[in-house]
Amino acid sequence: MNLKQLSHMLSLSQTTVSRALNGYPEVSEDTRRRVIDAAKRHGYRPNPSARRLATGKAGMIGYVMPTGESVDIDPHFVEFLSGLGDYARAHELDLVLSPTLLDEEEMTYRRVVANKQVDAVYVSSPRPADRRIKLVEQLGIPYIVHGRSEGLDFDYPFLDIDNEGAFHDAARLLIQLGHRRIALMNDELTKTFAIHRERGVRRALAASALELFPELALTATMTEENGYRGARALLDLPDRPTAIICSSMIMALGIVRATRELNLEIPRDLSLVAHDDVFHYLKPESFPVPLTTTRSSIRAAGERIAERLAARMSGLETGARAEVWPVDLVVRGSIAGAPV
Amino acid sequence: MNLKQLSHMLSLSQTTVSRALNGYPEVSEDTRRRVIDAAKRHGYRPNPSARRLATGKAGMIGYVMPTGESVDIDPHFVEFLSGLGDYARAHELDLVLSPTLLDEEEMTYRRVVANKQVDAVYVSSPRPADRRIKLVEQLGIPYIVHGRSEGLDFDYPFLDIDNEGAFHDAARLLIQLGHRRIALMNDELTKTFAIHRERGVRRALAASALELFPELALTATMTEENGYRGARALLDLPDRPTAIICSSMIMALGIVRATRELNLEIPRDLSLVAHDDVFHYLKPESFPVPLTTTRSSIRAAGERIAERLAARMSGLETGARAEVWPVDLVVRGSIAGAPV
DNA sequence: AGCATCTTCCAAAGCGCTTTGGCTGCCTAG
DNA sequence: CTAGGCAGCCAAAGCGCTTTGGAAGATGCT
Repeated sequence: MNLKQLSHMLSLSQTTVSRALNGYPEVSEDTRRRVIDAAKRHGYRPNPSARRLATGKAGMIGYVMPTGESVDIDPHFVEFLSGLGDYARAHELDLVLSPTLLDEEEMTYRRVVANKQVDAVYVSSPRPADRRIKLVEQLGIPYIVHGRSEGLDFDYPFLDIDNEGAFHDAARLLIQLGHRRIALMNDELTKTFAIHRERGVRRALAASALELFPELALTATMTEENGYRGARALLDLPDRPTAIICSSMIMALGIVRATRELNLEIPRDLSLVAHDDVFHYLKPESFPVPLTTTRSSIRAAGERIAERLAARMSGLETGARAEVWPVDLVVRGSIAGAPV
Repeated sequence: MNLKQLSHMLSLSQTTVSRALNGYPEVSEDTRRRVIDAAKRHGYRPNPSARRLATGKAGMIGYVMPTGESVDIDPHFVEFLSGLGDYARAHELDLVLSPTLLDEEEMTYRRVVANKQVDAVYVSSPRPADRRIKLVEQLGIPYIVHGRSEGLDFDYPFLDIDNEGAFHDAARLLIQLGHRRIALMNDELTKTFAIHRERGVRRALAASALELFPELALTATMTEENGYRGARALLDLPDRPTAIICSSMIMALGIVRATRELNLEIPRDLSLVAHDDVFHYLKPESFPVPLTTTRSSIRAAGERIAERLAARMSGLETGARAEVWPVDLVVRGSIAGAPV
């Protein structure tokens, strides 16, 4: 059933039927009702390919997804996707993932935009002065950045959590508990969020005339293995830290393993705070000692980003709207006063 | 730059240019070269929307993705996606995720197919007599099932791992080590792979005149928490199992936690085997006691499925080709002879 | 009554590609 | 020398929608 047939059926022109269906004013309410009714009865659904060709609108949200032998998709991505999906589903949007090699990212963005495959894209885990942001800005496609960049000479719309604030608060709490040697196990500093987190910790330490010692500032991708190795390195130090703040719960698993191996006890010998992106399959309460966390649901962020992307697609949102979410600091059993 | 302009430029008809570019024979090699050359020089790329409208081909692989408040996307999905992406990228295919509520799945499939949004779909984690398989078969869109169904009255193309064999082998090994009370912590039995795994364990037990005791056969979604609870339930039993086979590494985390809490030692008091889908962020070697696993890379499966989908899209693969991958049984420190 | 102004609808022209159905000119076979 | 065949090209008809530029009829106003 296509427009032609439907309009024939109704003895109306395609124009009128199209307008009736798309809510244009130059059609009487009477006809509109008739049309909508008939469309529903016959299960008419405009062919998206045709519509796309005519309008240039795709009705899809895009994500340029880095892949490759040595690229592992972040497990956080599923959570984000869940959120994005929740919104997209409710609004009949589909998601297009365009896989790309890292060094062909720009080409892929250009292709996706030139082909009008999607109406909006989101950019994830930005780096300082992220080229992708400049690129999508130039290309003129609606977009939202999940996270923030720095050192860009223009403003851009983004949604980020207050990483600096969260890690600042975590560090401050530990300091108040008497900790002086606090370690940070962070993601690679190429990502802005990691930089912000470190900044937060440093700020809290500085406020108490303390500092983040270089040997206590570790960075690595967030795997269990790296958590373990990092913790071993830290805990084998002659003057080991009494507290660790860590950027991910998966890493925290490795840290816990290391303490076990060394017969150290949390929180007696070591206080531990981790960031919790809220996974359904791994909860901070499920640690041998329930984990104190800075918590922010990445799924909720996905949902919100989809919402804002939709708003931008339809022109409801414009400009470089910045949105920063506060982060909960949830205290559980994994922290205690510093050992004397 | 579109076809019209390009053909003007070359003083050729659109027909000829189109044919030259698409490798049709009715154009001289001379002209073809000229055309291809000019196309490259001017960076001409056919508009996919137009092409799609004309041909009905989308150049995209689809996945109908269940979402909703209470639906958590499986963390395995990222791994699968990585694999799919690897292949798709190399072949300039994009992926379309169509989020759907569980009870609107059929509608969504119908929509996606009717709209010709994608040229092929894959179906994941099928259940016995899975309606989706029947549906896509009827709809006539190329598809591959990741996993298997049962009790369908027709054959269908799929890629699965030998779950039954893997769990059979794992159980047999434990039996050979003297274990008699072997527990199985499985995913919900609504999924075929879970059924197969249980079947494998039962078969191995039966071969030694043993059985899978009802109180030792647990099912739950694969979270750390469920692993913990299940293990607690098992280990609190008056006559507790001496070995557990478990369907996921994330669950295994919880099991380990439970043993710790009960001051039991792996493998002295309890042998543990888990299935490893190969996550980059959590490895069996990274357990307090390295985990014996049945191993099969879900990422590799994703890549292979993309490859087969592409083959089906272009008619290279047809029919109900079944592909079952063997599963490695990798022995590490988490198993030992049964305690006496 | 006459003119302007809405309201409501329509025919037709795109959007940019593929594909059908020729048409032309040259070569080959009879 | 001619019919037939073939290689190589083209014009035009879709694909199914949106949108432009009217046109007809109804309505309001003087």
